[in-house]
Amino acid sequence: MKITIWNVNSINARLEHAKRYLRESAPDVLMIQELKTENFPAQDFENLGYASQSVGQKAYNGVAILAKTPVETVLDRLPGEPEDTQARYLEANVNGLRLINIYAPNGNPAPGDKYDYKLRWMKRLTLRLRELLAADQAFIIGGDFNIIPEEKDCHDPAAWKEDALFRIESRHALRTLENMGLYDAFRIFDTRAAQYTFWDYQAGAWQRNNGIRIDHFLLSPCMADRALGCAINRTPRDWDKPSDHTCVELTISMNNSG
DNA sequence: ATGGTCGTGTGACGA
Repeated sequence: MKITIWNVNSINARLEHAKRYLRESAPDVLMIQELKTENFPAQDFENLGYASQSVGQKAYNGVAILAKTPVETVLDRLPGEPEDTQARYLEANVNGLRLINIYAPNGNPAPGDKYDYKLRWMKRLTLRLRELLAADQAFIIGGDFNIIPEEKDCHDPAAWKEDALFRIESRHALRTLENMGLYDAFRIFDTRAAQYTFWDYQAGAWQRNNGIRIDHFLLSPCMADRALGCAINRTPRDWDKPSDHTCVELTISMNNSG
């Protein structure tokens, strides 16, 4: 079973890209981040054979889960701050799997209010995932974490040192999730440096491979046992008028014994 | 080289 994450930087601006990806790569599940609309074009995807659930807001944020099988929403907000209405979290059951799609806060400028929000949001995420682990609920969480795990995930670490995506508190928040027993799926299969998922639109970053790895899958232990592969698919980043992110593809065994 | 590029929505702001 193939599951893909992709920050499309506006689903309206990237509708044809998303449809092309589904036709050409035919994933079983596509988890999209940064919809940037409260009107998700569900019918366009239904026409391609994909059911979907989404949580959106005008102009900012927004996440959706698309699948060839029904998508049953479990949670459409990250618990912990009832006054937080930003559309960044969707947890659903799909084909017997618990899937979580996130668009974590960017956090810049740091330090500041936005950075504080990012760290609080990651703390809330930690509490939710700890709850699932305690309940023995297997899960796959994927999306735009807006965190660069290590220096080797960054073309120019010195330039990112004080950035919210690379500051020590952000990296610590991601490491805390790994220390709880979650696995960075990409790193199970690929230990190379300079494997990026995002390249800025500016200064020819894509052409120069000046990128960062910030889109991740984290797997609960028994999901890690079932992981068959995880790779970055750079193809959509080279299409005309692309998103600044490309997609990451995870393959999971549907045999429970691995 | 002290900016550069997108998307939203038509202002700056977020990234």
